[in-house]
Amino acid sequence: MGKKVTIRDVAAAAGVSHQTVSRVINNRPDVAEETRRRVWQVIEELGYQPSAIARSLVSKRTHTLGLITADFSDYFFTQVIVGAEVEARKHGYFFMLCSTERNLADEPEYLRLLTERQVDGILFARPSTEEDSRHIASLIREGVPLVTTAYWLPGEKLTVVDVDNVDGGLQATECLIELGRCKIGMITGPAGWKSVNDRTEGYKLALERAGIPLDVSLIERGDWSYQSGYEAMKRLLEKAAHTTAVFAQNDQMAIGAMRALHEVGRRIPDDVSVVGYDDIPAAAYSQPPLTTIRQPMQQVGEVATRLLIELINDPAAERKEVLLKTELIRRETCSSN
Amino acid sequence: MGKKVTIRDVAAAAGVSHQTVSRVINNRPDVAEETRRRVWQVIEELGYQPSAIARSLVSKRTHTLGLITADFSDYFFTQVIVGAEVEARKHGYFFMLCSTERNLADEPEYLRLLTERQVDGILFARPSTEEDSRHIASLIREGVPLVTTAYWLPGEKLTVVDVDNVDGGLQATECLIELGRCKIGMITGPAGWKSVNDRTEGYKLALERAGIPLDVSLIERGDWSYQSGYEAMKRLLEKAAHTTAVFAQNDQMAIGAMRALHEVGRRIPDDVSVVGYDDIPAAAYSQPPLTTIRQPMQQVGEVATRLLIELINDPAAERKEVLLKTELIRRETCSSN
DNA sequence: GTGAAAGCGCTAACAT
DNA sequence: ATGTTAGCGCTTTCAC
Repeated sequence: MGKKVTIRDVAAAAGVSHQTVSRVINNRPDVAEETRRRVWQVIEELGYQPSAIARSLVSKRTHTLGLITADFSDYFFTQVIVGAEVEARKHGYFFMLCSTERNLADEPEYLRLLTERQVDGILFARPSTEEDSRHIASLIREGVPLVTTAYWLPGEKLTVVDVDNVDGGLQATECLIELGRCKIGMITGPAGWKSVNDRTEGYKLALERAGIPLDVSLIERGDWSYQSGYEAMKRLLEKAAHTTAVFAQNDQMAIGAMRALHEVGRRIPDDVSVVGYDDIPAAAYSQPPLTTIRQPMQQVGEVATRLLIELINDPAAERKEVLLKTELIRRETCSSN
Repeated sequence: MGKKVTIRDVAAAAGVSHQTVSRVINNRPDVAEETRRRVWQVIEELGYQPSAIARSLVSKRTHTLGLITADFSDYFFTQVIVGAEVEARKHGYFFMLCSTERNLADEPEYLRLLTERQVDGILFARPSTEEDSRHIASLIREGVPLVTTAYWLPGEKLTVVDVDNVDGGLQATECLIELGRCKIGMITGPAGWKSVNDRTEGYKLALERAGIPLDVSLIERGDWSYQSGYEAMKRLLEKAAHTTAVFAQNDQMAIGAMRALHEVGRRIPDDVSVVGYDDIPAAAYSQPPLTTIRQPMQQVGEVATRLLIELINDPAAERKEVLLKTELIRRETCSSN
């Protein structure tokens, strides 16, 4: 990289003290216009770049945020990251990537490495699970600025940005009810996820409002994958061949379920209506195109990052919970003709 | 975050000099066993964490890598990142995320911010385009360790890890030829991408070997999206209704093309065989399941990161180009029954 | 308006 | 085996 130009090199070349150069690059007022001009010129000529490291050492700010994520195949969180990144950049922050994809057990160690690197705050862009989360609670207690997306920690007051999944589940189910369906199956995500519980609650609420009795034999569990949706639908068809509608808690499972329906010759939407959740790009191109619940994922990342930076600038700021709204996207798996 | 415990606090509490503490945390040999034990104990008690910032300032190494990416919706690069992350962590490195998703024009500025932060090296996980890349060439000239994935810069010697797309295009096309198809259409990605040129070359090579004359009217261009595949297929069907096979240069376009085929009532694979490229998760669940070319994406990220770290440790190391092999995944869009 | 001195938390070099 | 001294490149006092 060649020998680095330092602030003293600039000072010497410009015939001022290094302190004056510091004033110039930090846009401090107390510098003569002429001096300022000359210093900038020398900076250009020498190609001087202030060392962010040295600055951090004295300022105690790294302008770096930790980004904890679990799974890059998950459309939701990938989109959250996109939104987060844009917002971070806007404020002069960078994200340090920290994916626990392979094993969640490493997370405490990664968090240690992150704080060792003095990140100014940490954004959790991964789902809450039922695993041990004491290390997160202890981060909170240490006062590390922390914001989560879709991660809920019972008993802790923390800032979390999420989507209103109860309402999303409600919208999805109501759409099926409006079509006149009563035997409405559901394929849920895995146990222990808050989003699963919430979407399920929305489903029940919709049934209740419509006066349709809850039939738990119409509920099957998947693990978000295409394959699990396929298998869950198979089970559902065995137990309840009369099912006329399905709400799958994500699009991948919905598409898997559609495969199972095709296999047994049930026509979509004529015989069975289907609703998914997420609005992944593939949803618009499934056969037939999938009706689904769109979540403002990028906005989740954006808002979360903004709140995180607010928290960094004001550690005493109130912890708040933000819920963003979902939107029903009507496509052919729910058309009524 | 409370007042930070420093190396001197530990030294005082343990009754040694701060230098001895430094020796202990760096596992240097010249420390008495007894002293070492005592120091570690104090470190535990005080919850001391060495400041990575201060270390970087003196060592000139941040153990941080820049990660340039363009598009988180692109399955290929997302998977590259997953592989890269795992490998980086293995060597004690973190990635600083730098997505140019919104506008590529900001890239030079981001690179500046990255070098200002003293990243030890930079990984480009984005495709090469025909846009101006002088800023990258100048990085190389400055001697910044740099590795790219699927990014080729004519005239520069740089380390690049990629997939053998000529062979991939060949495999895809040969699979269609084996089925006895001769009117083999192709939907390419956008102009200016090396992967597009290479896959196209593989397609032509396969036709040539089979003695099938090249018919350029069977080639249509897309932009990687489902929609563009759909539209390209529509055009293809108009110009050449006799098309009996299609090679789409990615799975999204392949699935879009299948939609177009369904619409005009052409059966897959009975009337038309289809091959995609990427093996995205949705490929196995398209209707019918899509034959495609699988690329070792995570391995690309892994190898690229390993080479980058090698380059950091030995800046004089030779720049090399690594090509990884693709694999044909046979599914129903190409079955011959 | 500008400079000199001190120090952020650590490691490297040279004592002892 | 351990301590002392001197920086790394910058910002923050506090003089002038």
